[in-house]
Amino acid sequence: MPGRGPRPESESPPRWRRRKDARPQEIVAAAMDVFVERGFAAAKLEEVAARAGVSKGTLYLYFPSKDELFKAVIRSAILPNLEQAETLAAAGGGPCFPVLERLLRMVAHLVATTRAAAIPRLVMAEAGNFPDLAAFYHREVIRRAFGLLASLLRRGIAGGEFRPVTVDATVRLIVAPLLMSAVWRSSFDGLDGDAPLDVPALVETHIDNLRRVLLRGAGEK
Amino acid sequence: MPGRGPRPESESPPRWRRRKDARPQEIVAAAMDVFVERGFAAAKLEEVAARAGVSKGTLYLYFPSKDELFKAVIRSAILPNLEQAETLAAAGGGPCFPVLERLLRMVAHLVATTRAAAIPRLVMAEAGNFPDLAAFYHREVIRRAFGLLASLLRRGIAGGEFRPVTVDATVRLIVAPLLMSAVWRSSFDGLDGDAPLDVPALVETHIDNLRRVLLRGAGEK
Amino acid sequence: MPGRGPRPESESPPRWRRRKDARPQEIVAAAMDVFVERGFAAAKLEEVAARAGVSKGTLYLYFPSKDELFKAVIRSAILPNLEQAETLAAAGGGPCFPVLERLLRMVAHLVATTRAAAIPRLVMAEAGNFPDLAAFYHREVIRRAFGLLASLLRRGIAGGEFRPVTVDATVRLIVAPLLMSAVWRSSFDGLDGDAPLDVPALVETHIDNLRRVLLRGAGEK
Amino acid sequence: MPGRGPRPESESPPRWRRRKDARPQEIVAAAMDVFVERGFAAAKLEEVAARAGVSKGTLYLYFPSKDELFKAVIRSAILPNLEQAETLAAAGGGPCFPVLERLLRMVAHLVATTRAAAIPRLVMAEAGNFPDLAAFYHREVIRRAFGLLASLLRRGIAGGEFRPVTVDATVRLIVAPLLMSAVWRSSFDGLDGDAPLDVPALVETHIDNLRRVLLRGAGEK
DNA sequence: AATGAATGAGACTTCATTCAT
DNA sequence: TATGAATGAAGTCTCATTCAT
Repeated sequence: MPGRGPRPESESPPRWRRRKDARPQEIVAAAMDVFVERGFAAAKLEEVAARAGVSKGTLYLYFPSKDELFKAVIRSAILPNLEQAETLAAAGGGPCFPVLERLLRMVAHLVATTRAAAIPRLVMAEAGNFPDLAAFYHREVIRRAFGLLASLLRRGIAGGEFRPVTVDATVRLIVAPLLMSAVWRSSFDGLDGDAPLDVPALVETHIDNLRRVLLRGAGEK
Repeated sequence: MPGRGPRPESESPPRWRRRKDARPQEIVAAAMDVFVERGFAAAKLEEVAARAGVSKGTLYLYFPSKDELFKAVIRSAILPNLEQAETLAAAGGGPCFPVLERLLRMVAHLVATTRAAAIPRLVMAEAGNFPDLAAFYHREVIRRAFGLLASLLRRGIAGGEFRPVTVDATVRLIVAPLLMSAVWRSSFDGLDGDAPLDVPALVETHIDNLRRVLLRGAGEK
Repeated sequence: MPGRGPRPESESPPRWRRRKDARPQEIVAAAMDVFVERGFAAAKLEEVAARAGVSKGTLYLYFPSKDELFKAVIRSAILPNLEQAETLAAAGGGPCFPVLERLLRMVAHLVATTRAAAIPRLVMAEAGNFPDLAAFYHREVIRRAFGLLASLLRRGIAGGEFRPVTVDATVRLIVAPLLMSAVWRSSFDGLDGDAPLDVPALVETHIDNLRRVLLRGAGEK
Repeated sequence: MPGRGPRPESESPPRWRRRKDARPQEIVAAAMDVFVERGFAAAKLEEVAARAGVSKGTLYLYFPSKDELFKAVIRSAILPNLEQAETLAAAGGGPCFPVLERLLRMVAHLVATTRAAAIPRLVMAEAGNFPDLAAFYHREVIRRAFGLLASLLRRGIAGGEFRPVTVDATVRLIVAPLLMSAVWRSSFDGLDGDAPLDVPALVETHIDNLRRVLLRGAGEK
């Protein structure tokens, strides 16, 4: 019994042991906050450590460098996105436009409520300094999201639901307002006493516009 | 003779001494390059000085700090924008949509061809670290540009040319694809063997869409 | 079975519990390897622990600090030397030169075959940082070895076997090639494609030379 | 003492520019002291800077890293050696043994009087951590010195002055006492109240011994 | 007796900024 | 006006050492 390792792990915590498996995630969460607030270069590991409630050295037990911690932050923000995308993609048959609507509202919600909305800005800002990370993000998030939308558009066009639009350009035009909103919120929002960006309203208008742009016979009435 | 380094040092001053007024602009130009390539924090004044053909110390004759140099770079990228905006605003009477078209194509050209297209990304990336700069940019560039578009929309609506759209949201939806293009070009473009972003094509599709969205009676035909 | 790691952990204790006395020696052995390979400062306790098959913390159950572990390593390399010395010293009466021969060949064998040959280099390298250790080594190893040789020389001289050489200097001249060989092997050996140092051959020549130098009437034939 | 720049250095020269070309050498000299006293790893650049009378950052104006500074120190100690070697080699015709004598006394003088005598110990101590440096030293110093001695021996043998000794082994046996002396002086000298190593006396005995070993017909009288 | 997660002092290194020339 | 050698604060990263389990 003596030489036993740590973590009985489950039974009644008499003292409340430190949940060690949670450590990396706690650190990533703290790092996300600091990176989002300061940007990569201006983020100090000292502050990350302080917010995670650990010492500076502890960071290096889990991440070999600031770069890798940064990448871990970005990656950790990707998983939810991917799952989100899967969920959306699963919404099978029927008309396409309602799927598009749900999709846009979902992303709008994410943009409006989560702090991970600042991730795209981080990635774009540091793309030049982390080409591999930019490539990773591009491949795993952007391309996938674009592909999803492109499929949806093509299905709608094939089924006669959508007008025969230029798929690639339209995908970008669909995404742009959401991306801009995400970036906006973490850059200019609340400046100068302006009202904060009303993402839901923006998206509803966007959806209305898309209805006119995409649907056959829409717009005339 | 113009872009030459420093110190003619000896021979008879050619009547007009080395245009000392050009110095700051040369420095700002060099700084813009470096900031755009590296981001604020990763930009080294050593490299700025080298590209400007001056010594590090000389930078401090014109700019009191790296921060101020950065701000000068951003501000210097604003002037052309403002003039651009004036020009556009001057396009007086007649139908509004063609004005909008010209405007979008003009910006698209800027985005596609100038390196200043990376400025918005810089500003957004450093907004958290330079709140006053973000505010300045927001006030002097964004608000002005948004105001311009809003006026145009209102005039079009009042004249019966445009449908009664939600002005604020529509302004953002008009701008978003251009902003996204600007950011995109300096972040992801050329990654993974993808074709580079075709900004003109994107803008033409955007204009087509806006025609359906904005113009009364458009779209049914 | 012996060199195994820790933690039999569960099955019936095989009568004699894991020879706990062996632990410190296993650690010292592992530490010797690492110190020899890396030098004191560059040696990491992490690696020592890994090679000893224990955890880092365990080291501190046996040695209060890295310094003390280092000293233990050096001391552990002294014991065999001392025993060696005793053995040599025990080789009593008769002519002295054959004793010297055996002695040199014995040391040469140690230098050529054991990794402890790197100890002198370690001690010399760290003498400045561990004055007490250097003093200890000097007192317990060097002085003793020198004394042994000095006695032998004096006996030989007294018995008319050796010429009346300067004892102190001759002792050093006897030792130097062996010491140099030990250091050489752990520093330059195998560099640049050179053949490795042939210690036995070197010692045989050394013995030949010493025969001419020490023995009365030697050399003329 | 306040925010002043760099050292006016002291008295009168009221303008007297900073001898900037001397800087690197001053730094190397200071670094040699610290490396010799502490060893590579335990040497602190802070202390090097302090002894050189410059700031820490200044070191990096001249040497890109601690490693490179170390290598520069070693290399700087090689030049004199090489020149020394050239001088020795230039000692042309005539009998060989006197040349050998002069050579040994010269090196003995270096060992006894200069602080660079500690360089071999440094190189040997760090050979494992700086293989390229060890190879460099081996190639540029050791091999050259060995070659010089080997030539001398061969010439002496060919001329009938020397007995037909094994050249390689003999070279090492000639060098060993000097190398050991150099190492000794920076490791054990003065320990325990012993008298410091009398290098000249040692070398004279060594020369006497070599006379018996090398010269034809020597020793019998 | 043993573990290994956690610590934090300390080292190297960078770079914006200064100032004598 | 211009230089560039020099500075030193600050940041990243390492690793000997500790301690709750």
